[in-house]
Amino acid sequence: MFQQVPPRPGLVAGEHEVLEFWEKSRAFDRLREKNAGKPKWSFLDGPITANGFMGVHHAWGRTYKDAFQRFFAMAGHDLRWQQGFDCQGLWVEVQVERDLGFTSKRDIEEYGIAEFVQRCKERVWKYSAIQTEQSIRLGMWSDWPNSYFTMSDENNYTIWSFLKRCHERGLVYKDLDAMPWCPRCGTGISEQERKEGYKLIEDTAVYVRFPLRDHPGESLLIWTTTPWTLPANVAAAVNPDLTYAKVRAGDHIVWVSKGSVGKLGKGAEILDEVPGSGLVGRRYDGPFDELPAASKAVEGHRVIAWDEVADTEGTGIVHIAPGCGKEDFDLAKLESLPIVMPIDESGIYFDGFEFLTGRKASEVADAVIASLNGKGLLFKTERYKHDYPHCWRCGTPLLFRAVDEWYIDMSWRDEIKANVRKVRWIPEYGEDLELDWLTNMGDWMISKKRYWGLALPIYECQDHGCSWFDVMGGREELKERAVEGWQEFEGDPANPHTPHRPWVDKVKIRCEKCGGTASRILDVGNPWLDAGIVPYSTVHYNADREYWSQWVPADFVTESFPGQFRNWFYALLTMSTMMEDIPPFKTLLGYALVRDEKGEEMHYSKGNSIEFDLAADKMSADVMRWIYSRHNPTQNLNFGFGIGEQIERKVFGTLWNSYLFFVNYAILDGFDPSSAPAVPVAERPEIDRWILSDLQLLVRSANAQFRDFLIYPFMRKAEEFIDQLSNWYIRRNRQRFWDPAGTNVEDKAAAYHTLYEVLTALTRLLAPVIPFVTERIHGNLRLESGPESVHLCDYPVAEEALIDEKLSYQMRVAQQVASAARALREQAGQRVRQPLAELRVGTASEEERAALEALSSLITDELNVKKLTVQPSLGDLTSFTVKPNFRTLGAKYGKEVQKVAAAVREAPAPAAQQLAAGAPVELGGYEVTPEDVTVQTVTAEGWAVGSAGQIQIALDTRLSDELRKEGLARDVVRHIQQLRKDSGLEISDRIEVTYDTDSEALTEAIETWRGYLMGEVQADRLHHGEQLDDGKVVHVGTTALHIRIQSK
RNA sequence: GGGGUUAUAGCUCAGCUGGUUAGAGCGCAGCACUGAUAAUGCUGAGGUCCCUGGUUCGACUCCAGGUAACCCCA
Repeated sequence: MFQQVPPRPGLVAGEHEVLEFWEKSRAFDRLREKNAGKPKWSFLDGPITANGFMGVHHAWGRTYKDAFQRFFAMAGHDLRWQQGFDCQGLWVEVQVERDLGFTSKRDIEEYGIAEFVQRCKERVWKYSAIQTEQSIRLGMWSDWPNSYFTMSDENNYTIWSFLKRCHERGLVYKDLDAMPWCPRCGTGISEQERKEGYKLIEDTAVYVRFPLRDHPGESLLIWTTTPWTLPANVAAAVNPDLTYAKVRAGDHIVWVSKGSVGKLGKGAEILDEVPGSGLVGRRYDGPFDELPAASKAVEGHRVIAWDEVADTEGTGIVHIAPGCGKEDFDLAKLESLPIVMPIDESGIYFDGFEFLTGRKASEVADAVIASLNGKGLLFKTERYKHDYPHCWRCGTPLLFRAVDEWYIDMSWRDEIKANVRKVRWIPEYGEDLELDWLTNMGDWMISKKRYWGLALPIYECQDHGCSWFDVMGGREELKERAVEGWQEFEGDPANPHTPHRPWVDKVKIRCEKCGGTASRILDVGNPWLDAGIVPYSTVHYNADREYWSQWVPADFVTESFPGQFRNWFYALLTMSTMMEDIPPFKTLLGYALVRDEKGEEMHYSKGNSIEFDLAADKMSADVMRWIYSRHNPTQNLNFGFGIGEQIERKVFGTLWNSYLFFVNYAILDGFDPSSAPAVPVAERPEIDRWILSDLQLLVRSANAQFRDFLIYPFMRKAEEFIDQLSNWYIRRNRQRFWDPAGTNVEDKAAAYHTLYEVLTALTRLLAPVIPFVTERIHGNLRLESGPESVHLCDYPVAEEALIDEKLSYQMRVAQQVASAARALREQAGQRVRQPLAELRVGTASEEERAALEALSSLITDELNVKKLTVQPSLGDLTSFTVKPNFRTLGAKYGKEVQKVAAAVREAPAPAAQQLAAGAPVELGGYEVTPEDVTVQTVTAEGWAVGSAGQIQIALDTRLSDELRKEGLARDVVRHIQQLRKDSGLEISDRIEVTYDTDSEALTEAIETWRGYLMGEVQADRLHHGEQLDDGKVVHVGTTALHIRIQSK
């Protein structure tokens, strides 16, 4: 019936077998066929960036995704089973450039955009294939051939339609923005990227005079480390709250902050002091007003207020060049200042800067200084060390540029917020984070001056002075309106070009304002547009609206929380609000970050990151999945091989051993679940009904928690259950399975059926989380008539009739008493193998009494005592102290509780005795019942006493000769069993035992218990022999025993 | 500056709707159990449950204020 099971689970090897089995048996396809047409459950996968190998952090999310999908499939739902890849964006470009050895946009242009874009596509294909393999290794089930790619035509054109809707509402616009810029790569650098590239460098810093127009002879003195920005000077900023000083320094009279006077050298003399606010509005002459390109700033040069100005660096007066700095640019907007933009993409001065024109900004410091010196404006120079941002890719110092970018006006944010509120956020604070982001975010910058990405469908008129533009809503519209370049864009009609650069750039349309020709802006789109449109593009919104409406809003999405509020979640909600004004999903589960075992961030450079493949092959996918699933998603997860070993040992080892135990004995006994006589649950012993009841409680928890999308409490309960199954149910019932004499066939059948039912149900219950090992166990335990794969089974539903809360409670009481009694044995120095006469338990509670009496034999067996006596109190044995139980007293007496408590503590001995005996007493005028107090036993002669909660327990530690002998006999059994084991005997092998000892007591014990002894060790003969030379000497207590066993 | 999260044993974390003896795992020491288990159990040491105030008979838990760390935004 059952196949022999290896003693260790061999998880990793087993997983590879299961993968083959799935492949061969078409298990996944059969699941889809089985569920086709059933109620839908819609999951929307957040695309994984197809730009590298999967990390263990990806595996966390993918475990959730797979576990929930498997659960809802087992629970009888039809699913789409689609997952996707994020394909377009700078991250792919950067890797391709690196592979090709490129360092600048010029390299790409020389290589050819078409070729470059092709390389990007190839990289995506390569890594999406790798990630698919890795996901399969993790056990993820998906319709892999039908995975979506955000670079697909469908995805890109659906974004076009989104942008068209935005444009129809007048929300698309172009504006200048200042950003860090790498002149070598010719691209803007995001804030995030910028943070990665700081380096300490030394520059020439200059002090420059800006002569005040209405105070001849006086100048503002400014300080800057970037002389190249001075030709773009527009204003000078002071802190209105700082004090500024008019200082005579050498031949000049200059204004600086009072705190900077020391920097002017010896002999500086303060002539006057005013607050910064007193300087605001003064006009001055700029340092390069003679340059034609700087002319538009000339009239505007004035002092402005800025409270960020400090005087720890420089002079307390800051040179403002809005075309060359982020803060400067923002100030210019605020103060309506003109903007002078001195340099182009490559960091080279535009026309109109005369001696600077055509030169690189990074190389003109000396020329600028010479010019200033010639004009008498240079006050002094100094060498200055500072942290300066560099390009994280090529190491070039960054410049700041003001650039035209395209935006979506987000003034309609309240519409999005309304949809945010319709979503269930797990954890709940996610909603606040998203709303907070929506409140504070600026307009959405959607353009990037790069090559590989969504071709923004914005067509702008190129004719001089015409600012007309329009947005194309799709391929058809573009085709209709194209006036040239369509053929080139389409290429081979049988295999047309994708809507990517450079081909799409060929198409031109007619300007509806001036009749000229409008071209596509060359920018590509923000990649979050690509991912945000997924609920529309991948669910056939354009092709089949009816189908779409059946699957959207999705029931569930899950992604890592950090970052996604302004990325994927934001894009999803924004785009869906614009498209249909609905939330695209109903429930969102966010999870935190994966850290290393010590809680530190994983980094390749730190050497503490773990590759997915290594983790899967070392600790197994199931163990990984267990680690992820048992974790509270809001907390960062510390992942490593140590925790993996723990889980493998504690959970998988225990589960496997329980399974192994069952199969070993089932084979030995020929137990066949399909033919063995059924034993109705009601007729099985308490312990069977107990484990079945607890199983149903676990089933109930699993269903509730999967549907609530928070499974870690279920996982913890499952761990507890597996422990109880192995270390209580099986341990306590071993004898029932090992019954070679066949004394109680019915009872043995009950035990087999019970354990079989528990193992098969547990297997199905855990299948969504650990699909591999459950598949293997199912494969061996399943009935011929049942599904071949565990994943084709129905998910268990709690059989309420089997739930026996009372029995669960009773078992808990029994376990508590057993545990406390073991502690007493420990204290008394009496090993469990030594039988004791009596365990006496005192409890006033009717429920506890019933529990102990019902499970009496279980307790006496477990504790190896001859008798369990349950009394209302141990009054005749011990004395007591009583303590108040606030839970009941508080409810009864409220404010009076402290007085009652005092009365209880001071209760006289007879009253305590009475309470311990289970009778109410009156203390200090209050009625106190036994439930209101905790009784603690104090002393007893010849007994070890203690308590378990409210229950008093006492263990008789006095040993009679009979007990002593029995204890010795059990020691001997134990030793012989060990010898059997060491000799490699099978459980069923028969033996012959010869022994010898000097101890009369031991001999007597052995002879008294010879029948028992021979039965236990499968001995056909047991006899005394003299001077054994080939046996083994063991020690029973302090006496030596010589034993020889012979196999027959 | 605004928003969010977290704070419990040496470390990593549980702890539902308030109940006076706050738990687990790892680690350390000792003991026990075992013919499924290189498994496991028990015992011991280790805690001002971040601080202050409030509500309450009673606060790790609820409320207010503060501190620190991290994250997001500015």
